[in-house]
Amino acid sequence: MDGERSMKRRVVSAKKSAPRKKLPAKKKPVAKRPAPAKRAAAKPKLAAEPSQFATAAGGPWGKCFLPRKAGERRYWLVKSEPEVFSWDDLTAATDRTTHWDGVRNFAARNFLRDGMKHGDQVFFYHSMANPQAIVGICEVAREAYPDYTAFDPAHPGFDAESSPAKPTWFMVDLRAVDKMPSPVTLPMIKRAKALAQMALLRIGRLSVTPVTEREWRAVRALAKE
DNA sequence: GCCAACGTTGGC
DNA sequence: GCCAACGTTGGC
Repeated sequence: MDGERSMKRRVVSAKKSAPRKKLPAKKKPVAKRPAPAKRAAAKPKLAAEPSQFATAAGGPWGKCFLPRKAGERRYWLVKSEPEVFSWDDLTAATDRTTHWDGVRNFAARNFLRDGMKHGDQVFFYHSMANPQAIVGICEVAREAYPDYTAFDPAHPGFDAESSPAKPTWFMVDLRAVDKMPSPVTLPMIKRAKALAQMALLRIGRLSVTPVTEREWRAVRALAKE
């Protein structure tokens, strides 16, 4: 345990959203939402099962949950804001390894909890950064286990609905393998035809996404240009 | 700073 | 199950 408290996938806490625009007049007025305290106490929805997610998404991403051939290795991408936890932070960590806490999105959690296996290779992407880019490669050093930062009321990742007996959120351990020879920036990724279907570009703003073997090779080739 | 995209909540 | 409100992500 290294005692760090950072959340790799930062939950921006201080920022307040701007007020919503006025709704068109045709929309009927709706009762006010309950007070935050009441909402916080409400039951969360059940998480979608990975198979459901795969079906609903209709894309190729469900494949990352399928059984593997012996020795099959799969590929992933994780995002982190370097101001919160950077590639350099990872390489400076004990054993170049850290627990990847802070994932608080069900789809991302499913990829992390049910998809990631020991030895899988993972791109490390800097978001909210200049440049926004894949900057390194790490690997899954430990498969999913409960994200204990969700149990700590003092931690920004606290979630009262998650308990040690029935954890909602999970983390893996990631170990730095190699820095990219050069950063593969978001514009480079967007320009590359081979990467047009990449989950990074296609599904929401997930902090954990699958990468196909073809995409993996394409990104690595971009770093060598 | 802006805002599109998307997830979640919860009244109905 | 629908959908308005609202919160967050994260590129621009």
